[in-house]
Amino acid sequence: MDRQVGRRVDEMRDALSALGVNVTRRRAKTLEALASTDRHPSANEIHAEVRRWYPSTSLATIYNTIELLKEAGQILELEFSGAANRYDGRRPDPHPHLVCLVCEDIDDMDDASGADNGGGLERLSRATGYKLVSQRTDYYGVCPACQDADGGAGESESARR
Amino acid sequence: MDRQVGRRVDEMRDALSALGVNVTRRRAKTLEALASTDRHPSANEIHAEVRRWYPSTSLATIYNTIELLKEAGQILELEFSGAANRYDGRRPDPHPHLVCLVCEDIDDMDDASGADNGGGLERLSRATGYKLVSQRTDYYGVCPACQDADGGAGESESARR
DNA sequence: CGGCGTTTTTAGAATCGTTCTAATTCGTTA
DNA sequence: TAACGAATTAGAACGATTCTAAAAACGCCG
Repeated sequence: MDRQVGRRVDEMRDALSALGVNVTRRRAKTLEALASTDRHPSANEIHAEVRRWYPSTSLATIYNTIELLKEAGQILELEFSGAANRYDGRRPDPHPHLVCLVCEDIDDMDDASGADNGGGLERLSRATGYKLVSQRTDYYGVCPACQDADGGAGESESARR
Repeated sequence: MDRQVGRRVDEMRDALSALGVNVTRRRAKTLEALASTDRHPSANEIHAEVRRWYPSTSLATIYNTIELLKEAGQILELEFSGAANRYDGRRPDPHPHLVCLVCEDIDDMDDASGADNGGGLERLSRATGYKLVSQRTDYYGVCPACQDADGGAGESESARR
């Protein structure tokens, strides 16, 4: 577990503690699984990872921990109706994502790319009359790997959309 | 059915015809249900509406028509994992929405409010390496009606998030 | 160490929106 | 009217998520 990941895990751990949640070993592994990837895993994928250490872990426990992290504001949930939700435990604040329609990979969008990051919720609240608290922006397309690989590696069986 | 609605229904009808799809009476009612509201109905709500004219209509038929409209590029689907998807048949091109977390109403965001409309997919494609084809932006918060009504009218039993 | 109340976890059932399937109905053309 | 293809139906199937009741683990005090 490298420095970055360790720091992030500590952050999440502290945020949970601050809520009076105690961080059991399974929960710690869940945090670690979330902090140590930028692949935006699904609950299932996290489950598989945690199971490598605690094979009896049930999926319900993963969802339970995700729920606690949501309450602590330490995880970003990306909902999809036709597929499993995906989670970003590295950057819990709303930020734009790139979703590949072929392999279903999700990348964080580089700030430098210049999409609006959802700053200005206050301004939009004033403009719309809503009390805005959050935001979501996704871009859908085909990732570089899937563009290269026409029939090669990098594609999976079904697209989301 | 007013002028605007009629025009939009015709557009959808033509787009379906162009695909070789024939527009049956149930399908026509579905188009009309979609064109005549800005409430972003769910499949169920559309179903209820169509049933007022054709009571035997099954939900599968609604989903089937929605699928055809998607193929024709004539409907915008807003996915939610914990709740039914919502549909925008008036403006099938991606545009930002305001989602009320209390009553689950969805409003189109006024262009004047100044959120990025997802124009510039080409520029972002160049910047990211993805071949981008679509986009989604949602803002989450509490709508004016639900802000006013603390314990009054306008709120429903459960929030989405 | 032993008991006890609380929290966590588990396995499986339940839920709900959506999709699939096989059978029926409808519409058209002959 | 017969026959064919398309549309529709009812209900089953599906998959992600949530719920439930029971079991296990934990912390604390004696």
